[in-house]
Amino acid sequence: MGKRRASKEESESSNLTPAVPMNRQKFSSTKSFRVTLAEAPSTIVWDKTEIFGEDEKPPFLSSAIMMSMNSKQPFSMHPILHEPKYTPLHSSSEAIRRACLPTPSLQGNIFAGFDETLLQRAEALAAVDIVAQKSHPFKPDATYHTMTTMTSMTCTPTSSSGHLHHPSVLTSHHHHPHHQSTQGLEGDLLDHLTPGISIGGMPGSDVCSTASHPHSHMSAINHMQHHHAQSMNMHPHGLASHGSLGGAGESEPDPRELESFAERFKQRRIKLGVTQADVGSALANLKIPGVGCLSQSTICRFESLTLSHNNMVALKPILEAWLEEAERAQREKMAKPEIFNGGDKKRKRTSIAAPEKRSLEAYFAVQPRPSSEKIAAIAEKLDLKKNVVRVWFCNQRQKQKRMKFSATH
DNA sequence: ATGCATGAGAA
DNA sequence: TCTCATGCATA
Repeated sequence: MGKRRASKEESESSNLTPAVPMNRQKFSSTKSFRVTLAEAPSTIVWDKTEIFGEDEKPPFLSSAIMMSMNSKQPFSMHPILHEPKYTPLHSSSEAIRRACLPTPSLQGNIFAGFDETLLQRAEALAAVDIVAQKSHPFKPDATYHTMTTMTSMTCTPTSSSGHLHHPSVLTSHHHHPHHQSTQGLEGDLLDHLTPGISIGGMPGSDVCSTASHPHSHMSAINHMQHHHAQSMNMHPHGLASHGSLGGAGESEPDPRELESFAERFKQRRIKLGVTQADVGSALANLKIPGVGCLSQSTICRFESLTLSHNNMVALKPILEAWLEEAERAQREKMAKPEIFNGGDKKRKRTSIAAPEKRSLEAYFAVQPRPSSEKIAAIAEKLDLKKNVVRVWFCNQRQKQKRMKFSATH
């Protein structure tokens, strides 16, 4: 099962392998269990020193403040990672989302012992800023209920097993100067971590024929090994073929091209009358080695350029192939349904309440890569599961790296 | 469209 | 344990 990935660290646009998807099922019936972490204790006392060691000093205030103010644009401020070529992604929606932050009550205590003033201010500013933007009625925290969905779908069997991977990829560069500070911190806090919820997937039925668990992903396309180094890239279009490997990767990473392609793709897709989900499931019909279905999410992200550069590059040839095939089919008037085509537990999706989210963001501004101990401490403070906090940080980091193409051509 | 999650592969 | 690709579930 090799799959993707290449080098690591923060290279901005780095490496990795694109992946190819596999066929997974997207349509499975499941029921969801949802856990709502919504209500958090409103009075959490957050002592910064407890969580972050003393040695960790707050980097930059300003950045903390800024981030708090507008979490969406954190990237730009983050010294370490920014992507030069791409502009930060979302900015508005989240801001809006955050508009609903409740709790003022927390602010005073959370950062006690530390620079609370600062953080406090940051939060206050954030609240102000947000409100100013516009207030939104909806509440951040959702209530989840379990539901059962059964969707029966046909996923084309074609894919079945195959998951091949196809090479693509590259790696990229840069640095990562981070150091993480390791520090000690008082361990006393870490005591109660609640055990994680078991989310695991159990065996389930797969939708698209291949057997797999509900979640197992086998996606991925390539496994190239990389050489990483700094900037390498993938090949442009060659879908499967080049597998050759390694080496070289030349290719054009050209963001401009990707951006325009994504835009054209969307328009043409719409013109064909096909949904993002349809495209994803139809990919399996292309029978490109190693390429199976992709989810609506991925197609959506591709179109909105919210995938990593490498991921965009890897997916482009695949989507391009689909597009051509789909248009060809339509031209022929042959509506090929196939091209368009499109047991069970449901995964639970935790919802982190706004106050907790704000706290997490504040911590993130100070230390994007907290140690395990700190994560545990934070989790305890916020009354969240440690794993939830860990994943949140991972996702937050990933978000920062996401690329968005700016119109900068 | 996006939040939270899983899992492979690499450190 | 992190990163990265990717997806379910949900707004």
